[in-house]
Amino acid sequence: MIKVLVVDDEPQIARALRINLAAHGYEVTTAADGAQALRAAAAVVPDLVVLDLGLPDMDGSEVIEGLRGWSKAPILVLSGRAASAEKIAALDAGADDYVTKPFDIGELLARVRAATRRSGPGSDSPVTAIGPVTVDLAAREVRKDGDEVRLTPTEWQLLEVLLRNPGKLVSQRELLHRVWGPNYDRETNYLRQYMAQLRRKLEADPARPVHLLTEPGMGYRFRP
Amino acid sequence: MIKVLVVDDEPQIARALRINLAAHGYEVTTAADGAQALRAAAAVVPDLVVLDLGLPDMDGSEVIEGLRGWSKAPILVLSGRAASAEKIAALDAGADDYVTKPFDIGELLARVRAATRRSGPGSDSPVTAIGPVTVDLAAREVRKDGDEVRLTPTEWQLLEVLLRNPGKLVSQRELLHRVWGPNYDRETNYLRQYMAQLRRKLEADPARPVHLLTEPGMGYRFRP
DNA sequence: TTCGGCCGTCAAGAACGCGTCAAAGGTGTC
DNA sequence: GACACCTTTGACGCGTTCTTGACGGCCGAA
Repeated sequence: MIKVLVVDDEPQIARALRINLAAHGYEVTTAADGAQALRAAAAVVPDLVVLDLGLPDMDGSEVIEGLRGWSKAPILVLSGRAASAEKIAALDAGADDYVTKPFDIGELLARVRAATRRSGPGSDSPVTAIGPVTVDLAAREVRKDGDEVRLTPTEWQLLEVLLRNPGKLVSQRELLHRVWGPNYDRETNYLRQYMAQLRRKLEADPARPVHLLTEPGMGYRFRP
Repeated sequence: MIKVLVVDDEPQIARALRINLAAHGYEVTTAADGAQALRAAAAVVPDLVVLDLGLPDMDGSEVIEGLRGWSKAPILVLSGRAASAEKIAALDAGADDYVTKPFDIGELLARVRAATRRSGPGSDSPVTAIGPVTVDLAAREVRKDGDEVRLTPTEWQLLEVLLRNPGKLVSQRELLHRVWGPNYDRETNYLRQYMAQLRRKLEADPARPVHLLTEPGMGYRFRP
């Protein structure tokens, strides 16, 4: 979870930011003045700081420099002042972005995304496990006992539809539409053909499938 | 010297940016449309891109995506449109900052400083090893058994996209988009041509590639 | 029990995609 | 203007994949 520190002395703005950020999956901490902000930053080690200038106790640049002393987390500055000199001062002090109030919350969230995208490029690959087989949909890679298994394009499409609906029954009609196109409704022989192929490549015992199941008369189901 | 690519179709703005950036010690390249921009980016490998939306030939997002395909250089978007939706779209497409025209040149320079500050110190020299070949993407240098290997610009772009997604399959569609532009969808003969060229230059046995693999009907994959 | 529907399997020809070679544009350099 | 280099295009052979048809087994319904 991405940790965000919100620093604002106006309770309603701080609250609005907290709610919006939390709703988008961020872990939010708030601080109402500069001293609190520096303490909180040291405690939670945020991945990003949203900092309102014009705090009661410190100058904005001081807070930025205090943070920059030990943290490289992006700092997104909020301010009521639109003067260029203010922006330049804040940016050169170490801020990464500067947004003037009133601001659009959607835009702010987009800027938060842009800032966190840079610092945390976590290249994760969601891997699905099917018994002794692992399927990496993003990388388009299948491994069975560590060895690479090659799937044809049609096999991939069919497998992908099933894997994206784990546990759910997918009707033959839907499978045909997704893989072959909307004009294919009754070519169930295609499904028989390719499901057999997939089971041969993925199931431990293709004759007795455990994960790629047939629901007679209805469709197919992937059981994790 | 920090290299900046300025993309703007209005000559006076491009000129003003060039002069101001050059005066502050940046090495400036300019481009007047999206296609030029992508070409120039491939040629000079900029450290930062200043991109005006509303180019004559391409949508701004397309240019951003085209750049993001292989470059992590910060993208600073200029635009006359102040609507939040525009900003959000650009930022989510991969832009790092969004400034609305008319803009203060001092502020723009501060934002440029902020953007380059981030990426500057963190830039490493990722050398990828492909069997007997080493590829330095940042320095644009390939060595095979110690000897330098020359790659054409197109070969570089193609290789770079693949190397930036190690182990992952990259669809031919995506390769075409990132190297030739969004209007290329079915020119798979280009890919065949250039993949063969790359294999001839990089693989020990070009007829039996070990690292630059073909996934028939889908795309290509770089295996480290 | 018999019948029809549905599924798994096998085996063909057709169609497609890839690697390769060759050559024609296009661009910048000397 | 000639040259070299890079990019774009076209065409061919070959292996793989897709499509199509047919057969037999299983199961529920008549």
